[in-house]
Amino acid sequence: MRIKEGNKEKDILEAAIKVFAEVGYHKAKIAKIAEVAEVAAGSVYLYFKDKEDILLKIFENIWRKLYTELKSIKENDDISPFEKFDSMIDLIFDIYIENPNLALVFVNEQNHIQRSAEEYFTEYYEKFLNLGEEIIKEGIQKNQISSSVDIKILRYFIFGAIKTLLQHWAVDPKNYPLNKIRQNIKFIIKYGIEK
Amino acid sequence: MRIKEGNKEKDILEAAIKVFAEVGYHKAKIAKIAEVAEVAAGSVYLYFKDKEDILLKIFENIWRKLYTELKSIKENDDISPFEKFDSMIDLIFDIYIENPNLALVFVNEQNHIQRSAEEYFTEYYEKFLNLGEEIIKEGIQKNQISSSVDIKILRYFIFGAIKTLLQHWAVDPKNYPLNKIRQNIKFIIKYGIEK
DNA sequence: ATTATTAATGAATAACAATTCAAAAATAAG
DNA sequence: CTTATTTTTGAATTGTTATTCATTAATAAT
Repeated sequence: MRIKEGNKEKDILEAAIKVFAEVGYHKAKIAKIAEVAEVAAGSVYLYFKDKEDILLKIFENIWRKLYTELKSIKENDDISPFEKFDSMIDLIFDIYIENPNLALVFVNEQNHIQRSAEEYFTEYYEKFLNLGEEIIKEGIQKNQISSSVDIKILRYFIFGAIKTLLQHWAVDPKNYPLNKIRQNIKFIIKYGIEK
Repeated sequence: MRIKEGNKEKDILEAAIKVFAEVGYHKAKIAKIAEVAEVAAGSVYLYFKDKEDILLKIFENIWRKLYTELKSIKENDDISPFEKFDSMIDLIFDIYIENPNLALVFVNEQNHIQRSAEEYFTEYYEKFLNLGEEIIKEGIQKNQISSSVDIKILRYFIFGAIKTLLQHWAVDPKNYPLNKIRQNIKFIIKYGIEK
């Protein structure tokens, strides 16, 4: 019996990240992904059901990772809710620093994937947001975070602000240095802009 | 000589807004748009260069309107920078209330259009953001807004937060009432979440 | 070495949907 | 009423690209 050599599935995923980041999901061609992955076009379909399945798997990996890491942050009893909150923001930025292409796919295609794969997609995404929510609740209980704000709204507020800023950073990295963005986000959310 | 009856261009634009809102730009079919507009598929091409041109015109209309209205807010000397800021947020929410479908297209397809039509698209969009920036600057000068925050970052921060929240409102309007979202956004940006 | 089993290939196919264009319809002018 | 001009139509075309599948290659088992 023959055994698969290498790891074509991984190769294809990585190639897809590169191609999706460059031209966007809709303009990305399977033929190009296969070329970058150094496999035949047909081989893509041995590992993925269809084009959308590739994107789905990419997102699943991201959100599973984010969820897992946020979970360990949350469970750390040595740091305050606000410190946890800061770590959460760092977590998202770390993806960018590690793999800018992955991050580009993350911010640019989230919309599309959420629309077309509603039921299945949401697992780790929802779990991640729920953890974020719990951290905020903890902060309210410990009297560190204002209780005037709706938690469900706050979680999307934060996520949306980050996502859009990262998108602009990707287009114009010089005008929007990542660390400056990160600092500003933390500041605004904590203190607001009123003097 | 024959004269065009009705206003087919407007009919097509409105039909497109409806169809794009329902199924998203990529899955929207010209045939469907034509059907909703009650014209033949071919007629679409008498008024628009291609499918993308329709989306482009929709966005142009939105941003021109936002820009025009923000301009008159900005030039009003009777209200404070913070009141102007509140009005700016109201402005964006008003689109939603007036025409939820238009708003859906606005938040869901902004990405796509910005990618593919870079040079031309940006006119009123940039102008709008620049006006917002000036309002913030005015607030800093009058010592009402903290100067610790980078203005360029702040403008996308606000826009991104609003965009994402509206997207979620669209999916689940009951859990995220528009007025509650609006209030929360204003609060967080002003005061932050620290107690 | 031979056979069996599974992996991989890539040219051919199939499906889809944007766009075109020859013909028809509507209106205006003479 | 006839002709000229412009608009509208929608079936046919075109282009694109995801996906399939018969064939080949690689490895393992005997």
